[in-house]
Amino acid sequence: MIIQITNDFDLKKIADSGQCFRWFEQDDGSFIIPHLGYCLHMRKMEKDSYELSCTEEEYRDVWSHYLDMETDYSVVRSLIPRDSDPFLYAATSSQQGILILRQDLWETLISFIISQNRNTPAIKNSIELLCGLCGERITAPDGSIIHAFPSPEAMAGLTYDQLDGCKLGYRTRYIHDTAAGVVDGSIPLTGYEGLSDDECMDRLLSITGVGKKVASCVLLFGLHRIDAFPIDVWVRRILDNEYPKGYPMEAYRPYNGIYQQYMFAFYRSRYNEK
DNA sequence: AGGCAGGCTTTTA
DNA sequence: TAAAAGCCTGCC
Repeated sequence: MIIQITNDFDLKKIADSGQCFRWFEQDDGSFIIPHLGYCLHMRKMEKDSYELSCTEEEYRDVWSHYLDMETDYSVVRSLIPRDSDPFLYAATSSQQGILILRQDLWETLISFIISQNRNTPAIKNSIELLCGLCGERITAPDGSIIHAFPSPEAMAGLTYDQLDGCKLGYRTRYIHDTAAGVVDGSIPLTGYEGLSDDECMDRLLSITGVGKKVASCVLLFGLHRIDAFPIDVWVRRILDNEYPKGYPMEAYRPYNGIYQQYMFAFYRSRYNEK
């Protein structure tokens, strides 16, 4: 099917924004995007026009939501005062096209436990090893075989040595115990709907291997709490260098997480150019 | 209570 | 060799 997306959508920027680790870019610039048991092939055609491999029904039921087509990001960007916050204005302008995907909570939790103290290529490597080991094989729209993200049961069923083979390092124990906890019910993945951001945060922090940074990422990317504000080494530098007198967190509610994502991508894109 | 030092696996640049 | 979308433990 063909859809039109008129504004604030850039496949490449989203794939490189650090929120997802399994968008597979193809030689023609299109992307293979697995999500739950589904898999989408998405390709940009002419201006604002995208070719999707799914049916209209699947788009309506799955992908429209996953791709957060309900939110108008141009409105969110427009709330930044150009004169009093030139850095964030430049970030939102140059990184227009980023949005916050509505990813699966379980996948997000495991992915960001794996992410700690590592760079993106290493994170992706571990995740693919894990998916190859125990993720269900699914046929991608182009006929190739890829692996879905493993279920909690599949991951909990791995031996410690199998997990260790995924190059998780000291995180092996965190992943093992988290998967086991989800299977035995001691770590619930449901019931977050009625909770405040702080209550969700407290729940996530009780998981061994989940600190404030990882919990914030899970809040933002796995629960779509778009005011959550992960502070990693890069954002720490931004706050220290660009906002020595303090960052106007209160003024930017309830969109702090979205702005964080623009800033993070902006800062890294500038760094990568140097 | 809250802050800090040191250690942790492996890969990347 | 240092740094990497950090966290845990022990100590004060």
